[in-house]
Amino acid sequence: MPRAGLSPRLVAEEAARLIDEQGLDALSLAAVAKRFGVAVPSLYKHVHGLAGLRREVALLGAAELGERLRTAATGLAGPDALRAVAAAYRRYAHAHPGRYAALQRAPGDDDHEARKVSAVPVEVLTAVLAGFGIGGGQAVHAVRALRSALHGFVDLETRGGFGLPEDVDESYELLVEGFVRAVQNWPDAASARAGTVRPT
Amino acid sequence: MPRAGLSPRLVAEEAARLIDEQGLDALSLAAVAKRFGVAVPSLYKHVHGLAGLRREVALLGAAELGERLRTAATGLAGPDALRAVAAAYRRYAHAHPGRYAALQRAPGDDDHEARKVSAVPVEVLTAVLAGFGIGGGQAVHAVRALRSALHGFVDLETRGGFGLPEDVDESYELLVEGFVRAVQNWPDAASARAGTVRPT
DNA sequence: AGCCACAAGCTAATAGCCTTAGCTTTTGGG
DNA sequence: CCCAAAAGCTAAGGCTATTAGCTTGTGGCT
Repeated sequence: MPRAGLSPRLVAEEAARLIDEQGLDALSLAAVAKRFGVAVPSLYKHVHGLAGLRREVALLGAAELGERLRTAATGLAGPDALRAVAAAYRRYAHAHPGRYAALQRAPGDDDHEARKVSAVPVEVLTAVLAGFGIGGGQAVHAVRALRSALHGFVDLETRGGFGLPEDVDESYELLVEGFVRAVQNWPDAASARAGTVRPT
Repeated sequence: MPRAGLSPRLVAEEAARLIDEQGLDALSLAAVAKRFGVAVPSLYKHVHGLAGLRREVALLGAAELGERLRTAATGLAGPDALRAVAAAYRRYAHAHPGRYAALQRAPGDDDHEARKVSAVPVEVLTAVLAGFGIGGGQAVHAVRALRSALHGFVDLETRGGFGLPEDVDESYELLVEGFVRAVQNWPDAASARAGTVRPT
């Protein structure tokens, strides 16, 4: 009998496809094994059990999201950059709801690789807000506010938390525009202009 | 042997306590049964399986959150009301992280009771924003924005998404104050704002 | 007070999942 | 061409939920 030719990468990608289709709760070794036509224990040759698989998928999602955000922001600055990043953020969550949900689990303190990858989206947002003159001590707060707004909207939306389906695009646009104005009037932004980028 | 004296209410409350202590993932019929010193199938006399238990806990959380928000808002208006509600929202999520996580699952379309209870928090937020002159078609968008900001912050925070623990209170305050300003300058709210103070 | 029907709790059994142990077989490099 | 490591397998054990059907406590009615 021929081998399936698995690899950690392939397993994680198939799992990601599974949860994008069926939701994060559908993630199980059994379901992934079935997709490959393979026995469940075989997956242990490529992935550290269910916990390991979850980690891989989260990493994959974080890397993809970081890349999308970076791409969206390149060549733009100020409000345009913020709008582009916000749109890319939501677009990713729509295209890959399972991955997006999976990457919300914070990595362990000792998992340096995961922490590094998870930091990329935050770095992009930090850079975008730096273009508004928000840096130094205020950067942390502003980035947290931005992440809250984007994640909160997308999370509620993908969970079906918005009962009326019609105006969701408009709602998001208003949220983003409101945030643009808020960030333009950010308190103490002028004095903090000389600060450096810090992790939030 | 004496009976345990369970009831749907007691079971849901014990489950809520469990997940506040150990996280939503720790919710299982087995864990709840153990807490009561009871066999697992006994719980089926009070709750419709695991899915039913989850629903009960979500309902409990939504009812509690709605009540807290209402209480926080009473007697206040405008920015003060918004600040009070925002503080109560985060306070509830801190005090009951498991319940808060549980109530994020949207109820089914046919579950009228759950939909009604889940609507209470939204109603309170809507009322608070109405105090800013935001009503009509804009209300939906503004409430969504507010929910996104509050939920996003609290969700990221309780998931450990904010790496630096020190300034989280300040971050939230800045987010809320930013939202207060955003809502004071909300577009298209002018016509509905006849009765409130507005800088010209 | 006593009885009895119903509710509350139990045991047994089934099915699905994850995990570890240990075996077989493919496969690619020397 | 061979053979060791990697890839996949079966077997087994433990956890979970769920259903079926039994036993027993208890409150209400006479």
